[in-house]
Amino acid sequence: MTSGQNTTIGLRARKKRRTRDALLRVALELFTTQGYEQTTIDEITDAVEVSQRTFFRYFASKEEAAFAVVDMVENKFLDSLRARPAEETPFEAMRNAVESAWDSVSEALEAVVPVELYMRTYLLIESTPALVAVHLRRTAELEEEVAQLIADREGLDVNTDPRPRVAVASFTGVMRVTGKIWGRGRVASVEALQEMTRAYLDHLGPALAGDWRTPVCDKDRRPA
Amino acid sequence: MTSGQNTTIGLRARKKRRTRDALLRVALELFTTQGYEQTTIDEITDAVEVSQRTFFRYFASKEEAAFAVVDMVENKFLDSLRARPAEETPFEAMRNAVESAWDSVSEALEAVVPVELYMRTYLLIESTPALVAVHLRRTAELEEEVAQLIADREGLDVNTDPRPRVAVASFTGVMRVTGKIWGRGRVASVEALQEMTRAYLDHLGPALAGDWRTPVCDKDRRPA
DNA sequence: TTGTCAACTGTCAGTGGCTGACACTAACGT
DNA sequence: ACGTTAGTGTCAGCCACTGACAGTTGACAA
Repeated sequence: MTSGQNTTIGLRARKKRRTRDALLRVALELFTTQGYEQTTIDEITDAVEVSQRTFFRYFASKEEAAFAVVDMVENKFLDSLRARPAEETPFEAMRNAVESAWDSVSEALEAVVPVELYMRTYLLIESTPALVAVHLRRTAELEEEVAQLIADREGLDVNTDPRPRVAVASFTGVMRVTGKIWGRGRVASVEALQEMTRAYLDHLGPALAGDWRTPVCDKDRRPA
Repeated sequence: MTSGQNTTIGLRARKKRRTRDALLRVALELFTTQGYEQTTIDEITDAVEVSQRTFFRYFASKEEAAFAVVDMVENKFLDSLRARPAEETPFEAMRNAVESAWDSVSEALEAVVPVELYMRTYLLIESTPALVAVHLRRTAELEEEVAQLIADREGLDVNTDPRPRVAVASFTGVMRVTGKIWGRGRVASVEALQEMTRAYLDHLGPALAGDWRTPVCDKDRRPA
């Protein structure tokens, strides 16, 4: 009765969560202030007062720590996408998934890391060659997963029908460009990014909004 | 008079070339047979009988060795592209650059590394996560460079006119997909790759072949 | 030819990311 | 209250990579 909901989750698990969060916060803080490569694992673990070994029990690598929040956001997006009703077109589904992910993400995020730190981390990734490489690979993997999801929704096969991959590629392409421009700009706020994303996606809409339940390849094309 | 054309290039330079080539050949051979991560620098340098330090004097990193041949091919392509006459359309120029690069590359390549080893290396890169990441980043950088080149040819600005980047992206996209499919296929010969590339690029042609000297976006484009 | 200079290489010592093994402590279930 | 087990620290070590210094060997001029 000394604690609120602490009994639902054990003390052990709570401690774990605390050290992980601390490691993550300190890591991102150091990365974004002194640079990724300039920061050693020892600096991080010294600040949190745990052993280096503990760091690697939570994060498989230094990189993984840098991408931990990004990973979280991406998973929220995937969850949202899976939850979209089947009536929505692929584009609507992806777009709405982004919208609804924004909300659930920002609160789940804030519990671990201030949003502002997440923003700085994103900028760090885009400006650190080693991290750019990893980011591109991760994006490619995410695209593949999303394409598969979209294809399933529409009852298509990713390997025979090019439309899922193409749609996803252009969608994430827009997202990526948005992030880049936002990074270059002055206003690094969440709202600015949200608004910018909406505006850019609006341009993409019409091109992808058609109905997909009818074939389109080669000869069996209709005069849509 | 004991040597043919050895006097044109000093003994020193020749030795350098030899050790570099040896390091590269052994490195790629080991990478492709036992895997990239399973191969240590010591294994390579032991086989060539030089110190580990020497390896890092020739290659800034282990990765750089893995991409040395790819780098060479890309540079040949860029050279070919720069040499294309101004009359050619962007697409023609890129396509012809690829064609003419094939020849100059294969002979320059063979002097250092057997073509077959290059092929295996490419497959290795595509199947090693750490190298995939680097490859994607390198490709992005190459695309940027090519887009800049194309824009210059056409007297455009990459930042205001989206067409150069779009064209390059689709072009390299086709090239990339071709490489992937070729990698999955049975026939891993150069000819197969060449032919496949031609066939795929043929599909892309019409969409990009238009004249670019006339404006198409916004209003403030100049007619020259 | 010889001697000086510069380039190339090896050795050594050290840093930082990362891992396996083992022992210890503390939360957990009974 | 007590055995179990998850989480942690310590230690020893591998591997990629770097700086500093010294030795060797082509290059080039006197």
